[in-house]
Amino acid sequence: MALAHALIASLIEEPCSGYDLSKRFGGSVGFFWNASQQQIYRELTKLEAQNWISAEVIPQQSRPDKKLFRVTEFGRKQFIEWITEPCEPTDLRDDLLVKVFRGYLVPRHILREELQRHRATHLNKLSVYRDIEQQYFSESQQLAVKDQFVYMTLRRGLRLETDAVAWCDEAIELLRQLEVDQE
Amino acid sequence: MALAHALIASLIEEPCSGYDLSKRFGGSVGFFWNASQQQIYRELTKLEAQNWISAEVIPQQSRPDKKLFRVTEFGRKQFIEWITEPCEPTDLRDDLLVKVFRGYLVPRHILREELQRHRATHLNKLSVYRDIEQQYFSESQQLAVKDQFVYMTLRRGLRLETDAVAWCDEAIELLRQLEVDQE
DNA sequence: GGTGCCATGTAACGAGTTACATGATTGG
DNA sequence: CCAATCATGTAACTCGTTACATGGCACC
Repeated sequence: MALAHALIASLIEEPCSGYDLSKRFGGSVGFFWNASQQQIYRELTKLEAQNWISAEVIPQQSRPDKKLFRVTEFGRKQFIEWITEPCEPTDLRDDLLVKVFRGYLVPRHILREELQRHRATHLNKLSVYRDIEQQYFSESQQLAVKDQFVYMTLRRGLRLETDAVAWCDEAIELLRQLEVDQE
Repeated sequence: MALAHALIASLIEEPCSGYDLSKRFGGSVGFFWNASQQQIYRELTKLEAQNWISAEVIPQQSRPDKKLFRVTEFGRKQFIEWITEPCEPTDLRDDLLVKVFRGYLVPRHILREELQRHRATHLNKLSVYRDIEQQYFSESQQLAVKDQFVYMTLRRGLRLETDAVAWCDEAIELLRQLEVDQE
């Protein structure tokens, strides 16, 4: 039940609608917990049934009504308890690595191009993270305690993407050498 | 359908039983694609029905009979086609990051201990990977082409774990500072 | 007049997790 | 005698993905 906790993590600081949440999951929490709109709506329904959150219908003119979700006192307790419990590192499931693992079965250039595509994607994410860092976390000494925690997660993202790019470079270089050897 | 491809990736070099596969997934392919025994049996049944693999029953005395699975010519083609198709980087879903994100909601020491636990786990994996590197890939210049591809995936694992440890250190250090400030 | 945004969902399916079930053999 | 290893699976459930459905308003 971890999507549930990711949703609470977001709602706990700022109550909002399912629609808003699904947009938030494009950034912020979404950087380390992915979820589609459909999943979010389904999970919100369940969380409301279990009384972790409560909904208030906000009538709107010239827009569909929205449901504003708030974390209940019970939900808050459950969330804090969940943080307190130990958990195991998520295990890896990476298509690209399976492909590289048996990459000798396809022409070199195919894997090289794929690695370059992935490199570009990671570089892209990296630049997004760097922008966020500059905008919100540039003076890390003066950050509020709360923001220091959030910053730590951003640091993780920065590291992850930096490392992914570096590995792609390694792998691309290896392929380049193998291509040279073939000539 | 990516577990399917991970299974084929393993079977394509060495046919074996479901039981053997589930053990292999504790290492090798398993380092970058996790799967339980139950999942593996289910998927093998499906793959056989789709004719990606074929089974040969090997009668054994003093042990239960086993089914030896081989990748068919059709399966091989499908696998190679899959490698050729582009894919997107897997998106992150990490409990620990959700916990750190709202980590200010619990006493400092709880998160610190959790980070230390995770650090130890990553260090452990790292040492496993290093052993494998020393044993099988120490003279990287003289590796067969095939093994160079496999080595690239090991490099990824080494990097990933190294980076995870480094980030844990960063995060632990931050918490230490916050604890000092509290005094 | 079409695209995109706001805002809600349902339905079907595929993938992953947890628990249970069976049964012989080997080794301490 | 107990635990581990070999070897197979079923069943129930949760989580994640893909596709579909509705409908008004704002902006170009």
